[in-house]
Amino acid sequence: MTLQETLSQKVKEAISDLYQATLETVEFQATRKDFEGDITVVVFPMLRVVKGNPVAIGEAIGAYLVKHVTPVINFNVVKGFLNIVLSDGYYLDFFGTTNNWNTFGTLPSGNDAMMVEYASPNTNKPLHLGHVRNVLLGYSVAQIVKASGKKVYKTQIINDRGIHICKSMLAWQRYGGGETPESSGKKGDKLVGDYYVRFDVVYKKEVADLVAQGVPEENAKKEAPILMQAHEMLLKWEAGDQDVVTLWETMNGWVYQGFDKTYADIGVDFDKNYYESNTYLLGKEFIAEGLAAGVFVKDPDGSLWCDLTDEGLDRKIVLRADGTAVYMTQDIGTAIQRVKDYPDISGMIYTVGNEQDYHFQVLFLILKKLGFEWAKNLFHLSYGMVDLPGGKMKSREGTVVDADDLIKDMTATACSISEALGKIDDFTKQEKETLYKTIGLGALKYYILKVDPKKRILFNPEESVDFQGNTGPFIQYTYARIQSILRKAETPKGASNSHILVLHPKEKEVLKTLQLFPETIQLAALNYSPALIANYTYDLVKEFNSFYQNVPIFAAENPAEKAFRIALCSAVGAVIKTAFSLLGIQVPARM
RNA sequence: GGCCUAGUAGUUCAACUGGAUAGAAUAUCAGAUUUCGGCUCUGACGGUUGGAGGUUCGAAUCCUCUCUAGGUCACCA
Repeated sequence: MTLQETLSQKVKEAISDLYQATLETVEFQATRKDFEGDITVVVFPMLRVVKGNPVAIGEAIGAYLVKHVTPVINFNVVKGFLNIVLSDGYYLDFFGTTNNWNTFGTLPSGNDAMMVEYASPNTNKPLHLGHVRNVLLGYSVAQIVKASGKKVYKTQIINDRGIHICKSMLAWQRYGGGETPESSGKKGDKLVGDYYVRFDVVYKKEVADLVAQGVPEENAKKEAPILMQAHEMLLKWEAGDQDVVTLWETMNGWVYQGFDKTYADIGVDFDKNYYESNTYLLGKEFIAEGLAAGVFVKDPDGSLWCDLTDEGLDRKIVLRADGTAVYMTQDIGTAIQRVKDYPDISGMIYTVGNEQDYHFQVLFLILKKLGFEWAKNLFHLSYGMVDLPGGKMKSREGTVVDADDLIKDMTATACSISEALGKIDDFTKQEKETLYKTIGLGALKYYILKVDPKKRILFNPEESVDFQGNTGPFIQYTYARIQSILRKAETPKGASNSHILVLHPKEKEVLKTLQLFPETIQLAALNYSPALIANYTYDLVKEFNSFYQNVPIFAAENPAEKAFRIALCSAVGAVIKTAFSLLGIQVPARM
């Protein structure tokens, strides 16, 4: 039983003994810094069952707790807040009984499995800053959910078919002159993306020409010859035309090579990929079943709809009049396919931008109507857009922040800062490059993950990302400093004889923060929020730095204190490392 | 227009989901190393939580109205 559970029980007992009343729940909160105490019981809610002065009630409960709960040694009451003071022994006991700090706070994976989807790229252009937020969020949530005791499958859905990829294919056919990633040395996704842009340039020119010839703009946009050709190509693809399919496979292959490189650079991976070209057919099957079961209705023109007006939503199309699939069709198919492939999953998390909030609301509802038990455990991890100072990113207008460029820039910044400090002059070139990437990516990832997913991010490439204050590198620096202490400490002695110690207030604060780690992981998993982990880590590091600055370690008064403080450093280092791994961020031994 | 989301120090973010005097960072200013890494630490300055009502012991948080920004209401994905 945790201390909080014990306290909760004893407070209820106190209310029962002293006032002959029954209390349902006890409300706790961390004691504010300006008051003495370690944990606080809020008295106000009790006034519903106990009539009286909150201060007097607080005093009575406090006295009861001191008498009946060993770790409680003192208390004070301010207004309706009962601040409880815990003994040093309690914290030392917590520290001493934790035997593996490397796994502290995490639980082994159980049988309950979740699937986490992130990335979902189109195959016609490279990944950009928006994808970066998506990928970082999804990967981190997967790590957090896993650490909270669930089994996790990481996946992406690749939008590999449709008019967009035909545009790139057509432009490549016309203007590519046989260019390949090998022949030009270009990254595959960049190469394909260039032809997507090329298509748009030609298309715009054709539209302008038509308008100049007197064709109304709306018609011109539909009738531009190059666009009509792209549509033809799509029809050929759907008909299985050998040449088109071969070209499609080749160019998608280039893109995947490029994506793999970017994912590897960012440091994320997947257990399984899904492709829309494979799942839309399964979707159609279940649409047919749904029609038979009365979940869907057929319009006179042959299109199929789901009527959600009773739920306060609109009618939603699930199959076109010509029988071809829409977005919803294949998403239904993909979801069902996943559960077929991994029967142990009880739920799925979709990391997708908030412009698709409505789509997922409808998707989940339809899956419920189709009678899938797991449909109630689907969650749309919706996140805000990443905007630039000039507004939205638009790939065709060249205002996107490219993912590869971004990583390169962050690494370069980390390099110039590290060079200036000159603490790693003895590193090899290889070691330096690894370190710069660790720091650069650490800054970027922390910067993005520390904000609540729902909020939009304004990304200013000029000011870029901070390296000081509440940042990744600040935390990495603290970790490196801890490692330096541990190297100098030689044989790290255990904290076995720590019971004799009286804690320094700074030590107590650090221990208090350490103790919060397990519940922080659970809370973050429950809320799918890496930001909670980021903020926790920052708190821990701040407490540690304050301790480090104010309490001598090697110059401690006696060997037991010294051993304990070194052990405390080691524990904090281990927790920082674990916490950062949940954010997908690495920590350096030196920097 | 209907629906959804966000609005908190100059700026970037918090606030344990209704609790104490709304906290950090950054910027600005003032301090700290005979000590283990100064990318550190200790302070100061900075707020009508977009606005107006309401609910109650208590509101940044819940309700109503309103303003601002964005998203969404496709036989696009």
